Amino acid sequence: MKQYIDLFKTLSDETRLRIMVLLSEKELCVCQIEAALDLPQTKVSRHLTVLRYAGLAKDRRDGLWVYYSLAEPKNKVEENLFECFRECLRKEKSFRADLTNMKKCIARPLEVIAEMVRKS
Amino acid sequence: MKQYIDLFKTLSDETRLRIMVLLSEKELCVCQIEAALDLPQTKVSRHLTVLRYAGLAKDRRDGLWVYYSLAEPKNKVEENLFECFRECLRKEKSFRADLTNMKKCIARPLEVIAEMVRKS
DNA sequence: TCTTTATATGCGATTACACAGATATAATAC
DNA sequence: GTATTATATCTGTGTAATCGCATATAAAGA
Repeated sequence: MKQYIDLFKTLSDETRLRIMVLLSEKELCVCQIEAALDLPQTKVSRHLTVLRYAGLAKDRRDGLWVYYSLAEPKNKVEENLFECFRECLRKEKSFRADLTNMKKCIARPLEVIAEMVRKS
Repeated sequence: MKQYIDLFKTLSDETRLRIMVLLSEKELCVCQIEAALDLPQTKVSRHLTVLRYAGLAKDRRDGLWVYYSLAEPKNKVEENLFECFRECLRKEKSFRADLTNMKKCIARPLEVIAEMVRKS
């Protein structure tokens, strides 16, 4: 039972839910997430850690850059929810805006994105 | 977006999740829920209020007794989750125990159940 | 009306969480 | 080695959620 409570608790935060919808579109670098959501680095990093700890996201390092993506669903509930992120949530106006912004951001090279978020 | 955050927040509590799984089996009177979960009256009542306020459960009064049941799902995500409650969660050991206990409890008349929980 | 009974709510204490800001870590380049 | 850069973590603080306990409400019966 605890696994499900933790699952819902993890998803019941605005930042984390926004990140999950982004990741359900594609793998992203931390600085890309910061830029897409216009959130400070510590905040994004902390919530990514929570998602990783909950087994909802996984990370992969490539030099200085760390990429996050959705983890494999651990049960039917997660499987269903992941599908909801892809099929339902993304149609929501606010999530749609995040996705649009994300696509605009990732058109630029990582170095440019990183410098942008560093200055803001 | 807020509707989904609230949805997950509502489900991220042990008592509420246990109640939701019970209600996904059948409509239940408050005292039946207290008996099935072996929880104090105020605790059950307060969480039922939260579920009702979140639009996940609805109530129906019949004299002194108040019955709760699942509300109509308001969107695809809720629809999916309600199905998970019926199909997946109930197979979990701990939820299974709740359901078994619930069935044992509701075999007795409401008056007997109410007196039992009153004395405990 | 007064009592009983089932359920709901108000209140204070405790606990859990998110936050900002500062700092630490890890990888790269020099 | 040092400097730089991307990301992670620590620390203190405010806020929100849960709890138990006491009390209030609503319906029914005497």
